[in-house]
Amino acid sequence: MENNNEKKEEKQSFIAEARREQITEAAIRTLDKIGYVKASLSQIAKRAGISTALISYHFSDKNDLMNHVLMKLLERSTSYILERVRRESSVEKKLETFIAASLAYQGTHYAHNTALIEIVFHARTAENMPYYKLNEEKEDLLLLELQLILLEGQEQGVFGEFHVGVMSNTIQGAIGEYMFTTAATKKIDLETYSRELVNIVRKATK
Amino acid sequence: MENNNEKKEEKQSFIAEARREQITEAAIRTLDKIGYVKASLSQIAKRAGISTALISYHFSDKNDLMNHVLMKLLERSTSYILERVRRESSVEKKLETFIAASLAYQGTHYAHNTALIEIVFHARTAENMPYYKLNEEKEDLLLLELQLILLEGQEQGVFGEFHVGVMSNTIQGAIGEYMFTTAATKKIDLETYSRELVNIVRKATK
DNA sequence: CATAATTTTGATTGATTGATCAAATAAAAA
DNA sequence: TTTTTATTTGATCAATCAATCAAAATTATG
Repeated sequence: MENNNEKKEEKQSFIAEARREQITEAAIRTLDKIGYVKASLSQIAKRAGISTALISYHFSDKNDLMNHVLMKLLERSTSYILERVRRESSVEKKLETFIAASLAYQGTHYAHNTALIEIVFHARTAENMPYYKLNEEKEDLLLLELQLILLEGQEQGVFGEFHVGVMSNTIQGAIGEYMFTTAATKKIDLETYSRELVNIVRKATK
Repeated sequence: MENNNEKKEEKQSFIAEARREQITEAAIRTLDKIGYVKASLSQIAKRAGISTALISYHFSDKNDLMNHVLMKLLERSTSYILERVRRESSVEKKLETFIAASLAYQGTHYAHNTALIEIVFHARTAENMPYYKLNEEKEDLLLLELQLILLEGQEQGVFGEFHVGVMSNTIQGAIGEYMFTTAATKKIDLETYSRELVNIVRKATK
């Protein structure tokens, strides 16, 4: 089978799909362990136990591979969080669950988060635009859901007045920041951080 | 003069210091324009109008140069913000000024901020630890000042009860997030973002 | 089984990079 | 001015990497 980088609608053979999965997982481990810059095809191949040429066979190029890894990582964290949020009925509970689940995912999937950050802050479009400056808005399902919760809460009179865009940014920023300033240094444990952040947001959205 | 990477206490000649300055500024422009990965010594030299070997003469290696650039960038933004914060007398005003000045600096020095991010998310220690996972705590003067303001406000009874570490993280997260989700897409203008964030923080710290 | 299609490898290629060095130039000191 | 020291350059080196390809191995198909 030829390199299939047009669409993934083509039916992949079992082997091909399993290989792509295997390479993807090896790439995640590599990104976490040694970072994007050192994550050469040969390093990824080594961790996958295959030859570098095989990666080129299953992915059109390194960008194609990294995009695939990025999509997988985003899908996983997004579905993890959204599943839990949508189980709740009240907007207050939805908001609190959004925060708690986001932080919980960081705790249980630290390596995945590291790999995600490595890609987002290293990969660039063909026009050399860094991914971290893109923000496809419509593609950020988590941000969309968060803004929906906030808006609904305001309409129901459960939340007070505030700028939804700024508030959602603040919440996402506080969640993302945990990975950097706190998680690495173990200064504040996840449970405390989660509880206290929920308290702060609860008061801010009143 | 030999490469002086031990300490900068040695008295540099005027030429040497001016060159280092020139190279530093060229590096910042290069990082902003094409990013860390493509910011090779030859690209930086081109923008500085000198030869690549001259960079190696004034800096022991690329890491040394990038560390120097990073320090310069941190010094500038830190002093810009702290100067304005310390002009205020009340903790409420200090906190609001901290937020407004941080965001204002991003607006007026967007390229500097981009260069800073490029370094922080690409550079690694000799042990391959990424800078973004370091967080030297004692070296982050801004975080320290912010926590001091919050603590003082609580002692004075001006602020209510909340976890200072989480609150400072939230505020810094909201400020940093502007650069990504908002500044690039121009979705929310700086003035609005600043005003609304202050409102949110004011309520949260009550 | 025989043949075709798919999968996998090892070796190679061309491009880029950071660093080095001898030689040239400029500046400072004697 | 002469001599020493500092600065600058162009050329070169060794290393690394993504991509390519012919050939080998494996699997699927008739």
